[in-house]
Amino acid sequence: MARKNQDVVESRKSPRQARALVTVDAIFEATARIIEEAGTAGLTTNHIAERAGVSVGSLYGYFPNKEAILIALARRQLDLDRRTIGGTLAAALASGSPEPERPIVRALMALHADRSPVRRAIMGAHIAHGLGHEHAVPVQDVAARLREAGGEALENPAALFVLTRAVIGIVRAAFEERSPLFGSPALEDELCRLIGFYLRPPMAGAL
Amino acid sequence: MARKNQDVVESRKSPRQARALVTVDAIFEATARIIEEAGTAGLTTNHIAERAGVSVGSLYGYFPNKEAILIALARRQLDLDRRTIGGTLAAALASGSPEPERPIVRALMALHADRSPVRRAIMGAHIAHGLGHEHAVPVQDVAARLREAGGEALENPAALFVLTRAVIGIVRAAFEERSPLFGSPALEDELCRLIGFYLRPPMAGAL
Amino acid sequence: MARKNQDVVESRKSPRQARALVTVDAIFEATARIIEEAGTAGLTTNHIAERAGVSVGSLYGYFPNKEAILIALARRQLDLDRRTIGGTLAAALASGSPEPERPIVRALMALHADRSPVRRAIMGAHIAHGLGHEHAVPVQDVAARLREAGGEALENPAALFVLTRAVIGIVRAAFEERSPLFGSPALEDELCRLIGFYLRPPMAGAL
Amino acid sequence: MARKNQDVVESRKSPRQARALVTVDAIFEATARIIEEAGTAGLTTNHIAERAGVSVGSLYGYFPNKEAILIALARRQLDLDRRTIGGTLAAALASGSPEPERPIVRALMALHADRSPVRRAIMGAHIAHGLGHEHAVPVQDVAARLREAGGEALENPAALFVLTRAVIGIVRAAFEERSPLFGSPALEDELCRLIGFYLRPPMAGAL
DNA sequence: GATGAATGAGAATTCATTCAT
DNA sequence: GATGAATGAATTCTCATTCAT
Repeated sequence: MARKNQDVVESRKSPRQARALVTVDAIFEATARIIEEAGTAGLTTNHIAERAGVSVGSLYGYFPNKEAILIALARRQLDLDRRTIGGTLAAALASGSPEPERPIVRALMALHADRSPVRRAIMGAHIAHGLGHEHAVPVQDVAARLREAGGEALENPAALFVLTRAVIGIVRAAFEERSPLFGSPALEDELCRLIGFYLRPPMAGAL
Repeated sequence: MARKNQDVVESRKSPRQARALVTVDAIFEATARIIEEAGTAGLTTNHIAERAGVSVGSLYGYFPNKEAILIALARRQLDLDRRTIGGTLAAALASGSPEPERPIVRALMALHADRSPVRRAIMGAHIAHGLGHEHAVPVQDVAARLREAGGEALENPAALFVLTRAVIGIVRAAFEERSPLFGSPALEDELCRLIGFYLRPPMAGAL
Repeated sequence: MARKNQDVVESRKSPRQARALVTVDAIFEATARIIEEAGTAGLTTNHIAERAGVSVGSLYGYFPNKEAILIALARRQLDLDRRTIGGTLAAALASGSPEPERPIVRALMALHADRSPVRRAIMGAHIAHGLGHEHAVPVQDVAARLREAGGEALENPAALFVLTRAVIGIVRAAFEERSPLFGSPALEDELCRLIGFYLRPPMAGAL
Repeated sequence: MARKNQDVVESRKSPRQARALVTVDAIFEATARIIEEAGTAGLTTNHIAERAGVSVGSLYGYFPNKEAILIALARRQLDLDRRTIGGTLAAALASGSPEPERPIVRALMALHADRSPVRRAIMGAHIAHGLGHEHAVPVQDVAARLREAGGEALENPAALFVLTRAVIGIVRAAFEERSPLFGSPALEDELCRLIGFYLRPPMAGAL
């Protein structure tokens, strides 16, 4: 008999020990590879375990069910996104660049370009489980720092929302639609123009 | 397991006859209702058929497989979106409103608010099948007409892409994240400000 | 994924058609044979289906789960018991035998002796599902008829309960304990003596 | 799957030490509680161990497999039954009661009423392992003592068998069927009447 | 064109048991 | 003696799809 057993969001063992971390990583990597090679359709817990060099039983020791793996993977990726973009922004601000959004846009594109099918699959699962709001975190993080760095225009929550969701919406659309614009300088320029509109509002000087 | 047999994108019978249209509609409605009540997990072809008052066999006379139903449903919705928004725009332009984007934004929000889980599910399937580019069609349509109506700023394809994807990205995010901003005047204002930036660029007056 | 789906007690398709009856019978027979050969441990739905010459899917079309098969089998057996014993009693009464309980006792023993492991297994499942009360039906039936045939001593419900449960308890114990007394004339005599005590109370003559 | 390794009937460590006894008791208690709360379905060795505050490994130090726990529990209960009923009988005989069976019947009912689901489960396992004959021990014990105390009618093994199995059969039926008669004075009276028939045969005086 | 019983590969998940530490 | 992470064979059950009627 087989039943769903638990919450999809929490993992079971707290992977405190080094071995556990290695195992979890192996599971993540196996999952990613299988998606790359066979798509979500070919993704079964037995395959994942086999590929990760673990027994299914162990896999279920770390994750309550298949979906939980996808979600954990999505979160890990989102966290990586956040750190990558955070680092990029820090560097841009440190260098005193007049257009700190440009490296951010590039980093965002790069992150989406990498292992696209995997990203699509895990983010899909993530959204399907009602966790869509976590998607904006990395960009939101950046926006918060930009605001501190002088963008009072972003103090309005609606403006912040619009800017952040516009940016990820555009990048994701370009990536999901496999648009020829994806990664192009033209798109990059336009995105920077949009962001600039929020960071350095044209009216600011006029007022 | 029974094998997939055909293209997911095309339907089988061209539903010329009234009866066929009724059947297809019953299938669509049954699908939507099941998603509302039980989520995508509870969606099986047998349930759909039963609920639609048709035999499974008949269902397979109209759609080559389950996914095709979802995709057809998504397309039907997208087409409805396009017509709704098109009508809204036509009315706005006819009334000579100085801010034709506002009713569009409202219509867009209203469309997303209706039967949200169903929309989420069918659009998810639509994207998963690589049809994400069709998502922008309704907004793209509007943009094209606005351009004709004087927005030369939209002649740049990248600008058009950015504007359209920003708008749907924002609306979708608000809706998927169940944001409290969804439907609020503040968000509406911000969205209009963003669109205004593209339709009536600030530099235009300065030049 | 696999979940329990329904009530254990009801079957799915109402086996109206001849084919369905044949299939259900094949499933019953296969189940019995597997229990005989491999015990309850070897009883899997896949084995049953294979042995019955049906697909697992079909099996699940007739029964919601494995337990339901066992329970249906138990009930079928109980019904057979009832009819067998009823017939035996009718014959005994018709023949004007002064000791109509003796053929009943014999029939009861015979019923238990036949395919013992199967009976043990299905009755076990039956009890485990809280259906133990149905076990007394065949004997209760007999008691009711004996009462009509003159046993006013059985009008007391407690007396009826005690007599019927004593009889099945004894037969079942002999059978479950694999007692050497099972089927012996000595046990038969004692059982008849016990029943006689209820049907023809010793005080009756004294009063 | 891990294989069965040993005899189901014997335990491993002879729990000579106090600590071992405590552990075994904890295991028994955990098992009982889990059955009470979740039924036999929820009974897993891992749960038992966790609940008993022992590691699974330790559990397997005390019992060769899961079934052995159930069987040991059944035997412990049966032994408790025997001692309880024995004590009751001793008291009844000592008091010179003319109807020593009545307190026995009451004690038997009380024993069955306590933790019924647990009793059902462990006795089921006990029977399933072909140990059904041990079930009669407590009552058999009583019968032996009654015989010594003057019941020459019980010298016939078949009569002894019939009486003992009738009694436990009736009590068990009342309890398993959740009969409204269970524990009622009416049933108690009838049971005593039945036993009296064996202990003090009506013909005895006549002869 | 419609029906719906039958199919069966395959998926998720469990859990008794082991054994290195 | 105790621990508990790891094992993995085995089981139940689903459901998209077909096709004989």
